[in-house]
Amino acid sequence: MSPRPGISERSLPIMLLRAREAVMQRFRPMLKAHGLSEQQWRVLRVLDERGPTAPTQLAAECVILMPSLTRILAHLEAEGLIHRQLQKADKRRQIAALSDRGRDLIARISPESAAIYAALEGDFGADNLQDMMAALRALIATLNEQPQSGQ
Amino acid sequence: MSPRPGISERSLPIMLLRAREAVMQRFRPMLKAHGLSEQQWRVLRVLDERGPTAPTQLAAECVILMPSLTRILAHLEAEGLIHRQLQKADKRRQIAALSDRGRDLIARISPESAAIYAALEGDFGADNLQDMMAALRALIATLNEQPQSGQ
DNA sequence: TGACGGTAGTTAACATGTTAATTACACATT
DNA sequence: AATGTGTAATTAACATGTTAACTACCGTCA
Repeated sequence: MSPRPGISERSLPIMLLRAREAVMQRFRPMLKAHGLSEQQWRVLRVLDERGPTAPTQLAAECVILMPSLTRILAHLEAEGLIHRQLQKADKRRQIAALSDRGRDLIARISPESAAIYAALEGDFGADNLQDMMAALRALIATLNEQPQSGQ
Repeated sequence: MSPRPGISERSLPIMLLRAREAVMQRFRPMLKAHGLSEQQWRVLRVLDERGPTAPTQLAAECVILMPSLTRILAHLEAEGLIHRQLQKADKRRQIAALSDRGRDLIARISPESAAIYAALEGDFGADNLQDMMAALRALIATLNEQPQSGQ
């Protein structure tokens, strides 16, 4: 009989955190080599994929809260990786977009990132990975549809 | 044909983060009501389950880095929820343990936590939850066994 | 015993997470 | 135009994440 696992192995939030840590360990050396934080990388990738984007939408896509995003965008802008423009129609809004330097950086990083992800997929199994992604989507959908069951 | 999902839905690390956020949303109101952060709660639960524990082991179980744990333990000690003792045999080491107040707090929180977790299990499905936990364990095991495949 | 390498925990410095408050603006109503 | 309501983004204040440097200590071996 194996002993009962500890809380950190029975708790879904902690297991999700552990899994994320395990995955990110493979990406951190690459990010560090390019001088990017995990969050900065997320922002740049979304900007690369979606084109010019408003901060509010970036925050939702990147799972970053607005106050953090404000600082991250200021940092990226100071580094010359993005630029921002205020909307003429609605002066509250702004649009962030990659600069040429930002695009170059993404172009250099993307192949490395893809290679790491492919290696991960190879190690874990493509089917297992797809199953896990589907399960995560289902979990998120369940929780978003029934926000506070039993409360 | 549905459009190709964005990066934030194709990336395993982001999906793990999203899932964790979705789950934690259900626990945050309860934690806030008791004045605990998510991390403080993790530390207290592990101390409750394992008894007096060294910080290094706490850090591993709670998935908290040592510098963060140092501050968290100092905070919990200042709040009177734990106390610490230096080892006589090896003066580098210390042992953290719940105080009576800490035990009382855990005793009050545990039923609420269990109820939220049970509701979550009911909404997502006990089988689905077990499958996901198993998949997460498998992913973590894979990544820990093959730390840097292809590098 | 004394230099050496390794370990537990802390400190420092900066980035991000988190909640609340605040600013600046848009829009609708009066 | 004046008011109220709501929204996008920022700021503030504090906790935590993250890496590097540092302190104090252990054990070993010359």
